[in-house]
Amino acid sequence: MVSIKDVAKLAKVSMMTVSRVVNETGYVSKETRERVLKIINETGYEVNQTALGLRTGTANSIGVVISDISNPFFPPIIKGIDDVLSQHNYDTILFNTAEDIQKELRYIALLKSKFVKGLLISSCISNYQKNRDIFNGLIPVFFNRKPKGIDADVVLNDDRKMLFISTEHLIKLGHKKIAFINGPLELSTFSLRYKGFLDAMNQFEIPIYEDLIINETFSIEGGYRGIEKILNSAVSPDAILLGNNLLTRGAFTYFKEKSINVPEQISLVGYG
Amino acid sequence: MVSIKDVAKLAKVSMMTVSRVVNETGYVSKETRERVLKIINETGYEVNQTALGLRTGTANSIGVVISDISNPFFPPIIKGIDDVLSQHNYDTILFNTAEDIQKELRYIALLKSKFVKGLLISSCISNYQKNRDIFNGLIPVFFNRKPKGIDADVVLNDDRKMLFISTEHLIKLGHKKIAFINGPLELSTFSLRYKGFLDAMNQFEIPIYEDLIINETFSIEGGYRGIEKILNSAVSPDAILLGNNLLTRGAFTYFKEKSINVPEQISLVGYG
DNA sequence: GGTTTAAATGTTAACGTTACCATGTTGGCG
DNA sequence: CGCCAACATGGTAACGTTAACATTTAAACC
Repeated sequence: MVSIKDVAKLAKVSMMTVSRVVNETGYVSKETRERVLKIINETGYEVNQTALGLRTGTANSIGVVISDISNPFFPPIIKGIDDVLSQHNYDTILFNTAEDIQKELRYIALLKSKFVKGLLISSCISNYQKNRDIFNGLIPVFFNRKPKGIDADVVLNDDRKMLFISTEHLIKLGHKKIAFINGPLELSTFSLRYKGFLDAMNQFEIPIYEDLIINETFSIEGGYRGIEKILNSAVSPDAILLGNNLLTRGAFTYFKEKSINVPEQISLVGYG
Repeated sequence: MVSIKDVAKLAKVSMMTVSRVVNETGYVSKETRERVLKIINETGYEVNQTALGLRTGTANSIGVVISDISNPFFPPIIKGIDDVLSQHNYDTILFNTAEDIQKELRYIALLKSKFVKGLLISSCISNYQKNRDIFNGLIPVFFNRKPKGIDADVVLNDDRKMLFISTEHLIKLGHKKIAFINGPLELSTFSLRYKGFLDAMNQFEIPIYEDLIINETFSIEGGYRGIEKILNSAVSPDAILLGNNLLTRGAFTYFKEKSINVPEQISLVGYG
């Protein structure tokens, strides 16, 4: 790997002069600049970003940490982030935790080694109390999910309102026995969705059946299992709410497998 | 940010001793180790990966560069890569070029600064002739697409064969006027798919209509436009092949919009 | 013609880490 | 008791870069 030192030697100038040429700062005579550029071209020299990061303490990149790349919810978001950052000449460095807390902590540590300027994160850690100072200098912005125990900027959907509206919709269609298959309440998204659901049910004075409230892993399999549980319960629902896109897909998988027609045989609202 | 120097000062030892404790190498007495670990815990010290990378010249990460995060083709692949690398204790650092050649080159340069050990890339550059030595020490493995002008390991689908089979399938169903909406032939994937299509058509001696072969941008919009072109052409096809998943989605968008039923009114095979 | 000023280049140190070599300090053995 | 090994710790330099300060050269002014 050719370094600035090599270029300097070949061009018979100091490393600083090469640095000035590369960064277009300070004074460099036309002849020197051309000579240096020629060598740079010949050798294929490029600044070492690691060394640069170490020296200057900053980078032109933003870290993006998401919890599940295979969830179709994320790609459009990533694309949006990437588009905006590109416009501002920032690079996006992406990490997938696959809902693994250890991985998330490791990635944060990796990113903290000052090779990114900031961090966008959809965290799978529901409470940062214990790891409060892990960010230590790196500024996180949480999106999608808001963990407890840490004070930071967040970008969120209004999950509560959205589930209120969804529930209201089913109620206004005349449904009385509404089931809700949701994810684990530790995650802010699911707990807010649950609140929205409860708000609507209470406001319109619709009875809530314990058997029809299921908390499952938020995956296709979880959705499948959730539907199974509900249909095997004592109460049979006339409508089903699903707390996220994967749960919804799981439900559809189930109905397709059992040849149950949606919406003819059952009403279904999927959120996400 | 607390550095090894700070820890050393607080623990009243040299930086080397701290380094030895952290890396569990060499000799450190029990008391010293405990004292150092205590300070590390109190201060929340963590090794700076940038400095480590600079010093040791290697990292425990693999760079993955993909061409379009919003293409649903990629997320499962990324997940697979990530799973395997995780098992081997490697980190996956992901970059999205959004089919932008400049971005691809920049990301490669960024990764080359030795903070990754290797590179998996689905390149949007069809010919690396000009940029042949950009990798310079970093070992790329190309997947999905195989660029020309560079000698490297590749992981590919057998696109030719797959399109042969798809075409054969349509032919055996009795279709005679088969349209093919494909992406740009500069990309290896699309050119191989085209070859597979031609092979099947020729082998079964089915006439090829120029008007029914469309090369479009490989996007939903491209698929939509492609269908439009075909249906407005002189020849009306009885089956349509689509060269990638996005083109297929564009076709479905069109048919849905115009209330054309698939497969009742037209046969369709989408690849990808 | 001497002095200020701008332009051009160089030197040194530091970012945080570890490899390499050096220096103590034990204690066991002949 | 002296010597050698094992253990314990420290000093220095280097990875590639640039900020901050220094120095040299050339032009410009009164």
